[in-house]
Amino acid sequence: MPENTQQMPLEYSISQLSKEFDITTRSIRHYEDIGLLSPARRGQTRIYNPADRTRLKLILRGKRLGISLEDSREIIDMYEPGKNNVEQLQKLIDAIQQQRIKLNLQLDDITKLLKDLNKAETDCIEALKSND
Amino acid sequence: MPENTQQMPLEYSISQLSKEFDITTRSIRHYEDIGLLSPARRGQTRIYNPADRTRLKLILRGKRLGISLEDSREIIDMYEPGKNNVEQLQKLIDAIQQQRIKLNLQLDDITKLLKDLNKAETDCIEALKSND
DNA sequence: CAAATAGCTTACGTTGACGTAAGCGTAATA
DNA sequence: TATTACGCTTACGTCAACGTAAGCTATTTG
Repeated sequence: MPENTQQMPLEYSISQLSKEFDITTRSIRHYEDIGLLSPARRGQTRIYNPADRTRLKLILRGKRLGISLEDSREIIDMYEPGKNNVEQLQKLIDAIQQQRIKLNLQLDDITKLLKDLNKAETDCIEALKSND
Repeated sequence: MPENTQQMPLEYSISQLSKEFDITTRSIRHYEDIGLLSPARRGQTRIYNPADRTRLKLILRGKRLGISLEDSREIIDMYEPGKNNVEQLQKLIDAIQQQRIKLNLQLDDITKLLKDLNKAETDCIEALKSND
């Protein structure tokens, strides 16, 4: 019995990823150009592993939040604390604090915008009612 | 008795706004160039009223959320439902729905990122502890 | 086996969101 | 009254984040 309990692919082609995340292959290559991804190669062809895929996911999440690719690099690198000397780690913690502050501000903005949208909507509905 | 109960200025100069929001006057003029603001003029000089200021605030809030100026225009216009025919209003409500969906996705992204940051931080702190 | 499909590199083009410089007018101030 | 501060317009420059085109393999498919 082969027990084919394989849920997740172990590797991905560039076009697989581009389809999955609905972006162009050009974008993915661009992220590599600026050092955000560094997939393995089979000959010339790029081979992405699950970790690469995760990095891409993080990049795109950052994009949705209006984070620049450059800043995304910093954030993503926080998850992989390579060199663990005290100074480095302290810098990381500080950076994390900074990010947290920014995100909380953004959270604030969003709740405000959502409130505004609610009001705009009820205004619309009111206007529709009084329109017959 | 003059009763000077004036809390908020009735008008603002471009540099006042630029200082208040910590942006350049160039940016403010740029927003006007693309039709996001249209302040009154006294001679050549731009005079901004509280409504203009509010629009500017909304633009900047949008920016913090990674919303393009073009999209911001749409959103902002939602708050000023000028032409109240049924079709227009329905379109507005639809647009509001769309925005709400986007914002909720963004909210999701943020909470995920915050979680990640928390984990990254505790990892850091752990690493620091085991480092002596 | 021709042609479609997927991948690659190199390189110039484009778009959004301003930056920056030049050159000018007006008003307050030392 | 000179210069500093603020305002204006016009216009070219810049940077990030890709788009797009050209020209080249390698493989799969009708």
